Amino acid sequence: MASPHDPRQNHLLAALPASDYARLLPDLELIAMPLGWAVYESGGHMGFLYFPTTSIVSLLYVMENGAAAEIALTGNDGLVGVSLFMGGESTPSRAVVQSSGSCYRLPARTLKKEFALGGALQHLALRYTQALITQMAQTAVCNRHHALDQQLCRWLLLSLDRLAGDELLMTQELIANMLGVRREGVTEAAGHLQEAGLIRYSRGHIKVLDRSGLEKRACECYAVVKKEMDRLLPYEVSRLLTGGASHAAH
Amino acid sequence: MASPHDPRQNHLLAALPASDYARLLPDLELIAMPLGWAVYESGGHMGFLYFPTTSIVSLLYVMENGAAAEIALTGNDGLVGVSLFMGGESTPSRAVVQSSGSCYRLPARTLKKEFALGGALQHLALRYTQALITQMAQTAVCNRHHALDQQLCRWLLLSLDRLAGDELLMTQELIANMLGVRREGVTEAAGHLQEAGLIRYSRGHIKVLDRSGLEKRACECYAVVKKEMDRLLPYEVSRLLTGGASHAAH
DNA sequence: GAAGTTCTGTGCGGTATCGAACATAGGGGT
DNA sequence: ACCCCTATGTTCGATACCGCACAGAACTTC
Repeated sequence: MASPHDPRQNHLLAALPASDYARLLPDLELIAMPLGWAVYESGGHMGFLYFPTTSIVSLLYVMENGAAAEIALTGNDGLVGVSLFMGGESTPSRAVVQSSGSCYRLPARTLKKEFALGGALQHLALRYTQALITQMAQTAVCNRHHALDQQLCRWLLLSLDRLAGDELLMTQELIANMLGVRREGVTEAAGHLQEAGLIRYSRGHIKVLDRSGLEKRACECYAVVKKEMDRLLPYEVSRLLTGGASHAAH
Repeated sequence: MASPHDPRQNHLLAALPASDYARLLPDLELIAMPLGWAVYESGGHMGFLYFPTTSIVSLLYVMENGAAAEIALTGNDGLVGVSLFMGGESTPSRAVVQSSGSCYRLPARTLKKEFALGGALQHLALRYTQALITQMAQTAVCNRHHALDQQLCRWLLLSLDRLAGDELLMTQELIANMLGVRREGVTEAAGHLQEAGLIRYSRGHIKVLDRSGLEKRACECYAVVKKEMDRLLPYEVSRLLTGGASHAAH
């Protein structure tokens, strides 16, 4: 798995051909992502493109009345700051660190220069953006049609996929904020999952006991997004080339 | 307003510099968009990129159980088929003609060649895609937090903006399908708006009587999306150059 | 103009989530 | 060991939407 701090822990960076990667490497800066840090604010200036490695970042919309909802989740499978290369420079959403860890970032200028070359980075970034679109669309539908229990399963799985291990640090309050529901609702839904023996919950520590049980209980949204993600960014291939880990998976 | 069939009725095409436009023109094909036609199906092959002029296209997600929800709306302000240039070739969503009219389309091959040049079309297409992302994100939040009455206002306004005139042809059944709610719910919400004197409803004909009243009643989502759209694609400029209509608006 | 079809209005009970208030409990700091 | 703060659990009525069933009304067809 190489060093604990390897930019190639990020799947997009890992998928770059050696020459493209070499061009970016000097400008890649390792930074720590503390829990709760706003990587960028709604409408704010964005100086960097972020490639999470061990951290997870939530994209969320905050409304005038303060209510919020998560629209997408990014971990080492993607990047944060899509609007930098899409041309808008900013978005009306916030990006918040949902699980602390580390991350590499690239100055906006370097990114734009590389993107303009029309090479592998452009290709990957756009494909990732499409995957992000899928995730957002599915979130919209899920918000409309699915029960909280199912949405919680989906969310736990999405987070789990972007973490090592089977435990997340996350209070019910925070989860509620992500899902755009009341905290009490999460308490209840989490209670159901605990009774069913799928998770164990304790003051901000969630241990997943039965992952496949969660998958069965989740709505289709999780599977759809995962499948589309794998279709658009079959990073496994490149990880094999770079001496990465598993072919296995599912 | 030029001819009734002018590709430049589409704002993106209108915003292209003359030389870029000239390159595309020979391959632009005018087609009719009949109500209900599926421009593309979920996961299906996409042979063309579509530039609506007088038609409106809904992007919607259909779920396993048949329930659906609209995630975005495109008219002469945009294009349909984002995944053609994002690299995915298909998406898990459907695109359906929601208001009949006409449209120009460009073969996928031409599009990709032009996109690869990195010129104005690439720039505009990506900016439009970001605007689409905003619309989708806002839809997700709106689904979660806002009452049906407000969502209906938002939807009417979004449609109105993409049509000439103040009347839409659309049954409550269809609107319900777009919004992902029951038809009876739409009946009730539309009743409220009618009582308030904002619209007049009659068997598939909706006449908007008080547009600014609708705007006041709509949730913030409409304004946010519109503002972001204008920020990203200030097409007015180019329409002025081509002899287009209003500077006015608001 | 009669019959049929489509669109709209309405009334029911059922359920999920909301909003608010309060009870308990784990865990860290001093 | 104590206190306090944060996290979790539980209750209540209120509300918005669902699913279903059916009535009426307006166009269409013949």
